[in-house]
Amino acid sequence: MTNSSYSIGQLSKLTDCKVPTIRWYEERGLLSEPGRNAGNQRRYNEQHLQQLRFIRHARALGFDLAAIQQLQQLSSCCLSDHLTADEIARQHLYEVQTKISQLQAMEAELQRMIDSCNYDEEHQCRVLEVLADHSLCGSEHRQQDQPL
Amino acid sequence: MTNSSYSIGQLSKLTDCKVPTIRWYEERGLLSEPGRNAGNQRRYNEQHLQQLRFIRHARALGFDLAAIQQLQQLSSCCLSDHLTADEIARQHLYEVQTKISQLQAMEAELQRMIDSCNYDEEHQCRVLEVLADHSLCGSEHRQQDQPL
DNA sequence: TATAAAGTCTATAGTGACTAGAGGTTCAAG
DNA sequence: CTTGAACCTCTAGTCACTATAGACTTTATA
Repeated sequence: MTNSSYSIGQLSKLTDCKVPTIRWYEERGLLSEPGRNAGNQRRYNEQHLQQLRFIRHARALGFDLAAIQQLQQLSSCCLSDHLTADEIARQHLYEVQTKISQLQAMEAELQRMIDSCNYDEEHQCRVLEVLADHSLCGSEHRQQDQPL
Repeated sequence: MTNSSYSIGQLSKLTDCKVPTIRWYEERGLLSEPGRNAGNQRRYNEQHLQQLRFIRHARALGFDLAAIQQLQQLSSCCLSDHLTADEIARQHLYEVQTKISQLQAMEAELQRMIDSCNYDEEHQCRVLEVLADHSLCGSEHRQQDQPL
């Protein structure tokens, strides 16, 4: 059944990807242009389905569209490039790990704020105070970083 | 020295916040409008500095601007509202924790991809294969979620 | 004091990765 | 044959900024 044909709506359901997003991937050159039927509607095949699954999986892992495009170019190429795919993955792993530790610092501080709110008998919530004064922080998060 | 006056550039350096970003916070109503000098340039005081530090700190903790605005309104208000500040922090903690576990799943899979690349003697990198086929995943990350 | 460099002003457009809407066409079911 | 869902293109909006253009002001040096 490799010659099955999907409408954009069917592809959308199969990949958990919204219809305008599919069209947008096509516009950006990530998803190859499908054929059209007599009424100018997109008709996709198995290859498109696999391509879109690749994109969604990579996006779910946090790769941005530029990285995905790189990976796609590698996958249609020679073996030696796979080292580069490895590098892209490594780079991304590093970013993910950085984000995790930043978020863990945030988690600790939020927990601390909430705890100091609850355990205070006079109901003086310190959430706002802590936010107002960075020096009250338990952790060392960098202020200029873009959040999350 | 509570009557010191800062230019936008000085405030920028003191808070690690770029100049256009400061103006943008003002436009959005997060930072109250400063006075102007004879030449129409913004002049900030200690209060503005504290306000901006509050914003940057909350941003660094991952609060979005709407949440920060809520927090600001609470901070200029009565005690009972502090319970709501607590709720906002709790809500945010929950989101942070969710993000952490998602990222940890990504981390595990990226590490697995990279490892299977390295330990393979024939240098057949599995990064691309794993991305192409979700069923090869070790972890259960949801595809429709927006990444990071 | 003159001038040049740095800083500031407003307004507008661009980023990434979509999402939503308008207004029209085509398809599938009854 | 009609109706309504799905599809088409195009445009604009989202968030939290960032960057640019072109004009004006302040500050530092000669």
